[in-house]
Amino acid sequence: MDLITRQLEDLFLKAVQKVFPDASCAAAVVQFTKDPGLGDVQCNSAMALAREVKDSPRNIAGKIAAAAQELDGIRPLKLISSLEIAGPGFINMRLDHQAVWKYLADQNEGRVYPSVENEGPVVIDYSAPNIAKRMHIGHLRSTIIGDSLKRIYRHLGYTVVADNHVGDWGTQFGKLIVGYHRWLDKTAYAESPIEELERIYVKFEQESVNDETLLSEARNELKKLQDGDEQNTALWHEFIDSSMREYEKIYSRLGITFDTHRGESFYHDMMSGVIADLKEKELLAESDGALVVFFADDEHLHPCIVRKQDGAYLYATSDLACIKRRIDEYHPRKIIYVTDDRQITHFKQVFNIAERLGWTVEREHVYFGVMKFTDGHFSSRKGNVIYLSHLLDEAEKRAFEIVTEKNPALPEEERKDIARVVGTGAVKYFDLSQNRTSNIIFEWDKVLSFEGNTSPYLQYVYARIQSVLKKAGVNGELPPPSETEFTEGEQKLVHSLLQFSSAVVQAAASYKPNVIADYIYDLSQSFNSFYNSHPILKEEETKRDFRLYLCSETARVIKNGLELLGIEVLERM
RNA sequence: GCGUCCGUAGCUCAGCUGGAUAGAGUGCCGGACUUCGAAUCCGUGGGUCGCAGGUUCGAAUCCUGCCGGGCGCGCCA
Repeated sequence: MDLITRQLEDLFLKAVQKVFPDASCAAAVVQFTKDPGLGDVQCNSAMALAREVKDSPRNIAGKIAAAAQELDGIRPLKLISSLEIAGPGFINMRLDHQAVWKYLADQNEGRVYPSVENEGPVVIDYSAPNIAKRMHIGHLRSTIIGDSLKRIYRHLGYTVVADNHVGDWGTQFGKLIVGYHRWLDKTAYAESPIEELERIYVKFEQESVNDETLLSEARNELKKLQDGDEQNTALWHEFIDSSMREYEKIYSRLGITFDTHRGESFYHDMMSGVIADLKEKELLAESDGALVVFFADDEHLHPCIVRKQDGAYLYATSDLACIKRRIDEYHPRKIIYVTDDRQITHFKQVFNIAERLGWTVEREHVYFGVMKFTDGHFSSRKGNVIYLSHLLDEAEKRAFEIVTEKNPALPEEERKDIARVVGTGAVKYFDLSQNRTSNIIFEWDKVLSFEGNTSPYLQYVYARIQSVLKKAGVNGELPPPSETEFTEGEQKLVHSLLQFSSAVVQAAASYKPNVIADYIYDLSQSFNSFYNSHPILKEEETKRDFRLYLCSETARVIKNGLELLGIEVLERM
């Protein structure tokens, strides 16, 4: 099975080859029409062929269309019910109803995607908070986008390894250990470990300005840690464990899980091996006592340091070790890194070096624009930090107020659950509905808005449909309808329903969850428009069943689509 | 300077594997609930798609140059 437009592309390619066997045209493009009034799908090959074939596009379109229709007629399931030439040479088609109902059912079961049975897993590297620091809105995009990509690739049939590349190694640990011994408030630490670790870290930075012995003390503690000192290693583990417990609270609220939590420390022992490999391939050079890798001029990349003067390794070295390890362990189909766009150069360097080392695997740096405030850039140093826990609290609080206002009769317990689903959904959708490559501006009013193009709008459609289906006594799947006359609103809704899988495929290919968000929003708008102008329950049976079927299909697609964004739906809200 | 992303309605943004009159949200104004959930819908107004060339039957979309803004650029991650 394949997307319906792909099936039609096959058909039209054969038609073109039949009518114009000598034409060099290698592909026929079939796409959904923008305006469902014109038809369900269109093929635009005729215009492209006009010059080569020396005929008018409309004549060519007529010939291709006739051939395609003939070929379609001998298939077990006919796809095209009617067809016409329009404008300069567009071939507009209406799809056969039986084919449509079958396709919608196949879509719901995920049966319309090409098989990926023989392909390896997709490794996705995302979230990556830094130990001993609370997660703030700067961590939102990687976490949310990464989680959505994981869901999308799983939906397409891939095995996914979701890896949280935690920042659990580096110079901050020497400082933390010093601070821990000197200034730790045990009560505060027990209550909120990361907050207290942040406090002693900041205090260290302040104190060390006037007390240089602190810095050498920190270096000493770091050295001890790196050499395996028992006490420092225990402390290091403690910092990681307490931090991870805090992150887990956030992940749990967001419904996010990982398969592995391999931080930088996991690759520490493999660093010297990377250097040895680089040396063997003669890629290493020495520069001011550091080991670096140079690049060809046309790469426009500055040299990459892989080992510092003092012998310590860096981020690039760690990422190289990580690539090697993943290839050896998983034989992945591809590796996806989800980080902000400030790391574009870093990954270009790392990928280039890995290539030259012969560590070949398809890899993609899925970068996104940073989240910043209306006035100026996001910065944790300026004190304008919004922690994720605070953001989620506010979103849920706001959602609780609204659900209480709209539906005061619901039990408080249920209203709380609704507030959680609506609140976290709104936060996720705010992020996922925007093109990831643009910077996004954080505005409380926008993030906490529950009207217009927001997730509560989508969840509302779902809940309202559930209410209608319940009143109609529908439970479970509805049989394909027998109605054959569509109103404009019904036509538009069907047209939108057909495009779900195409949106998923496009989102996966471009690593852009906002394609799915856009799609669900479009579907929801079509539904709301339909709903407001089409009575359902009081219609005669055929029409009533058809409209109930449309309701049911819409709800299923919204549920499936939102699941790919990591957003839950509700029976009522 | 080199690299990279962005520039579309007052504001916030979709659309960018080229396709038919450029779309939403929000804001302004007006209308629709004794009727399937009004967190909704319908209508009005709002545009040199940064600028200039090029490719094409066709360009917001691809290419080149320029203008404006964000970010990155050797021992942080």
